[in-house]
Amino acid sequence: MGLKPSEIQKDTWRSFLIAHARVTREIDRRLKADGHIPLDIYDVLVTLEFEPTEKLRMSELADRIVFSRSGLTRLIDRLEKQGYVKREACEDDRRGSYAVLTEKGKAARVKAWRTFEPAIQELWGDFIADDEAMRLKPVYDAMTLKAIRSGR
Amino acid sequence: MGLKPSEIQKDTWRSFLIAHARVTREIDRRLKADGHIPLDIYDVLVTLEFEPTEKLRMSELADRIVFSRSGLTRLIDRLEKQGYVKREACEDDRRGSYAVLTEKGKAARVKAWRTFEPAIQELWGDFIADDEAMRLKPVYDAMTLKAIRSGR
DNA sequence: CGTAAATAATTGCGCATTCAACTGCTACTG
DNA sequence: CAGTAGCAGTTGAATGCGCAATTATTTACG
Repeated sequence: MGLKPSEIQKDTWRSFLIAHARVTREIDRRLKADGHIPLDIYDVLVTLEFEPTEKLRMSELADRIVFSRSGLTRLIDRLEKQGYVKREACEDDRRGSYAVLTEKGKAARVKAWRTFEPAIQELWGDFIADDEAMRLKPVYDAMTLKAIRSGR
Repeated sequence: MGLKPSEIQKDTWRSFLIAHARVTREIDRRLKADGHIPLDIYDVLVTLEFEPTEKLRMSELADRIVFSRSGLTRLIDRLEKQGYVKREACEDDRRGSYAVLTEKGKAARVKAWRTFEPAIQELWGDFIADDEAMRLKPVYDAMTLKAIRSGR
C-alpha cells in the first residue's frame, strides 16, 4: 500500500470514469428511445426483484443503489405514482417502511431487458470476457467495501 | 459477438456501477471535507491542464468530460465566477469560445491533489495494480469509443 | 453569390438530487 | 421506567442538469 498511484493507474482511473459516463449514457439513451424505463429505475426494480420477498427497507435500498435517503423517498414517490412499486408499513418497526415491487414494475423491468440485454452485450460484454469478468468482479466489490468503510 | 451477456458479465456490470458510485462519492466527500474543489471540477481543470495551450473549445471540453453543452456553459459560468477559468473568444470562428485555465484554477487543482492522491491510491490503486491497469485501460477506452460511435 | 442547412454556444424551463431540519418511533442508560 | 440519544423516513430550500428552443455565425450548394 504505497502512497502514490503510478501514471498508468491514474490514466486508467480517468478511462474508467469516462467509460462509465459514456456507456451508462448510451444505455440510458437507448432505453428511453425504445420507450422503456431509464437505467436508474431499472436498477431499483432489479434490486427489488433479486430479493426473495421482492421488497426492501427504504434505507437498505438507498444504500444498495447508492442514493441519499431523501433522494430515494422522492424516487419511490414517483415510482409509486407510476405503479411500479408500492410502500408497505413495517410490522416490527413503526418508523420503517418497505418498497415493494409490483407486477407492473416487474413487467416494465422485463420489457426494458429487451433493449438492455443487447446493449449491455454490445457495450460491456464484448469487452469484458467471462474470465476477465470473474477476475474483475471481486476487485470492484473490494473497492466498494473499502469506500463504504472509509466513509464510515 | 454473441447476443446475450453471461451471468458473470451481468454481475460484474452491476459491481462496476456500484463501485463507480461508491468510490466517486467517497473521493468527492474527502475533497469537500478538506475544503477542496469537488471531483467534477477537478476533472475540468485537469483536462484543461493537460492541453498544451491549457485551453479547449467549449464543445470539445463538454465531450471530454461527458457533459451536455448547456451543462458545460453553466459549469464554466460558475468556474469563471470563482476565477478558476476564463473565457476567450475564438479567432477563426466567431461563434466559438475557449475555456482557458487560469493560474488560480491550476493552483486549486494542485492543492486538491494533496487529498486526491492518497484517496485515489487507497480506493483505486490498491486494487488495480500496474499490470492490471495496463490491461484494463485499453478495455475501458474501447468501450468508450464504442459507446460514442453507436450514439452517433 | 445568395439562400438553406449545419454548427457553437447560450438560455428558459422543468425535474431530479442533495443537505439540513423535522417528526415520530426505538433503544439505551442510570 | 424516565429521559435522552439515536435512527427511519419525509419535507423545505437550494442547486445543478439536460432537453428543446434561440441567436449568431459558418459551410454547402444550386
